[in-house]
Amino acid sequence: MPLSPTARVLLAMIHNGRRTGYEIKQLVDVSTRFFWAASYGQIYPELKRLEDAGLIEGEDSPSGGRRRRVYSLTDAGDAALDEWLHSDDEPTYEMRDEGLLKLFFSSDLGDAERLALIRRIRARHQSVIDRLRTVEEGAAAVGGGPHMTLQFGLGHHGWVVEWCKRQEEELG
Amino acid sequence: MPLSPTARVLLAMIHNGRRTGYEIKQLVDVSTRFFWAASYGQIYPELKRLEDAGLIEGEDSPSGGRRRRVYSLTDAGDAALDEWLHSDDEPTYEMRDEGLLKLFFSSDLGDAERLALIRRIRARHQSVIDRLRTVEEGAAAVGGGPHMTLQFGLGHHGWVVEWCKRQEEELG
DNA sequence: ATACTCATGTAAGCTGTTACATGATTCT
DNA sequence: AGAATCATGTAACAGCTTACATGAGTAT
Repeated sequence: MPLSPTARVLLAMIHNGRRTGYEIKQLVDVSTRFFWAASYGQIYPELKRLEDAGLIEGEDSPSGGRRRRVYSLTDAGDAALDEWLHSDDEPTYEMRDEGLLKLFFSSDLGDAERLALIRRIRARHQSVIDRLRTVEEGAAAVGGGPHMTLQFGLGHHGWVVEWCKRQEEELG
Repeated sequence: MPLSPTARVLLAMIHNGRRTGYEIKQLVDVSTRFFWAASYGQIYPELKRLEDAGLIEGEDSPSGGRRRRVYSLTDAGDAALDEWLHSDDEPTYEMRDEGLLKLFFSSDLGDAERLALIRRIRARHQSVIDRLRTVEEGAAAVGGGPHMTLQFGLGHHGWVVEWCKRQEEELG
């Protein structure tokens, strides 16, 4: 049985020490979300499925009267995670960028509107950079994968911002 | 009634002179697909919905005994397309990159495996570049939006390839 | 008191992919 | 004759988002 896309993140996050659905979501939101998002509506049902499938084990561990369920990997879960990480399958790569789509169809737009569109694209990517910077120190301290992907994000969105600037100069 | 994501592409493609579902799919596959894909399973049903909604008009126009339905924009469709292109709403931007996800979780991998992973990421982006190059002349001839987005794609994927090379050097 | 954070979940709906089915025409 | 291309569609399923619902603890 192959792991669903969300299952992979969950296994890896649990392996990483994030033991509750809530904690996983918190970390996703400040780390992977720009290349791999996840919502509660997906996380909680999937945790159940993984437990039913015997890949993780949950234990109720309320903090005070607040319910809380912590998960850990079973041997099967550990093996599944390993298999995924080492597998040589073509990794999925998808993107949907409405800004570029509009740009593609911008022939009927005036220069001013095309310029506004590009500025908007740039602002979007700049805001991602701004957010990434807020977690830069933490990622640097952790090093390894998280730091590499953060640097990738900074560089990638930085490149887009520069591209936009060049286009703006040519148009303005 | 707001346009569905696929509806936008269809209206714009029809406005652009692509009159059948088949033709639209052909053009998508060599142009927008790297930032906005579409499958037949989405295109044909959506064309019907758009016709029911009065945004496009279809006419049977078989070529020989081969059935074929050509569409054109109604005034309402033209207005809807214009509204979308000029609207200042936050454009959707989504991406899912399993390669980066693995990289994020690569702390338990050895250097050799991390290197293999990065090579794989690079190969993926290189293959996109190779494909884009095959349509470069056509896009240059058309100019405007298609040419801009193609240049964007070339630059963007080129940046990723260079980033990968730098990482490979550091690891190898 | 009130708002915010911790914490878990469900239901409806939207969007999309994949695989399948069909049939005509054109190219080799 | 057989393969590729033109052309249209459906059904099943997968995956995700959004909005909603609930409730306890903590900070202002």
